[in-house]
Amino acid sequence: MSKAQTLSPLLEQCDLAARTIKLLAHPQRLMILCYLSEGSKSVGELQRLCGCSQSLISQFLARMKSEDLVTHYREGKFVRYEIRNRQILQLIRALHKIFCP
Amino acid sequence: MSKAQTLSPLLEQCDLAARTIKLLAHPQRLMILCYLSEGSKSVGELQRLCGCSQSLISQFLARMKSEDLVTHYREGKFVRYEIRNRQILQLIRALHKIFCP
DNA sequence: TTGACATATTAACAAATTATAATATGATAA
DNA sequence: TTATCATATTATAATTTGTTAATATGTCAA
Repeated sequence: MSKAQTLSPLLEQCDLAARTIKLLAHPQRLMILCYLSEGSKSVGELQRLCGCSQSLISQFLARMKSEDLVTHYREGKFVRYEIRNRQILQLIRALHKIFCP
Repeated sequence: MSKAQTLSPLLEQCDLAARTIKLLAHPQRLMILCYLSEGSKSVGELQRLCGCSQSLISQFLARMKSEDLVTHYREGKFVRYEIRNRQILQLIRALHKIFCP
């Protein structure tokens, strides 16, 4: 029995939005997305830029991929990630305007 | 020894932004803020609108108050909450545009 | 092939969050 | 006053998230 049946339309939308917002609600994950909003990056580049361990970056990226915030493609030895979601891009830009004036 | 010393400026900004974003990253808390973005509401009103327990609503509001997303004032028996933070209002409006088209 | 580099996955644990229940405080009306 | 309604606080169990370490996989160059 899915929970969605009983949710008000507004709560449903908040539920959906919150699932995406959750992924931005972390300093380094947000930073990853900021960098990706400028263009695709390899895992190693993100690692250096954000100062996280390789494992942690990979886990973050996997999670963001599973929620469709990012996609990836292989380029030789490297795997490059990018934002392929108009909503996320809009959101990052809005956050930038609001928090980095 | 504070951690801030060693943070890059970008990470510092992400850190700050993420602290605020965290509070939106929950279905009912987001819903509370959506309703508050239309004007002040009492705790009881929010409780009914969001379908949360009284205790939970109070806890959410207390947390959002402690991070300066909302303020409150007493009006007789009731306590009314409102958004008193330009950034938050902008953010809620941006989210609305992006997620409720 | 093998070695080296790049990335992913898994397990395990610590820390934070969410939700519920119980109780406390504060205001008003009778 | 006291009863009642509105809200806040506290304690705590359940769950989720964050982090590290160890190991696995995949690709290329020698």
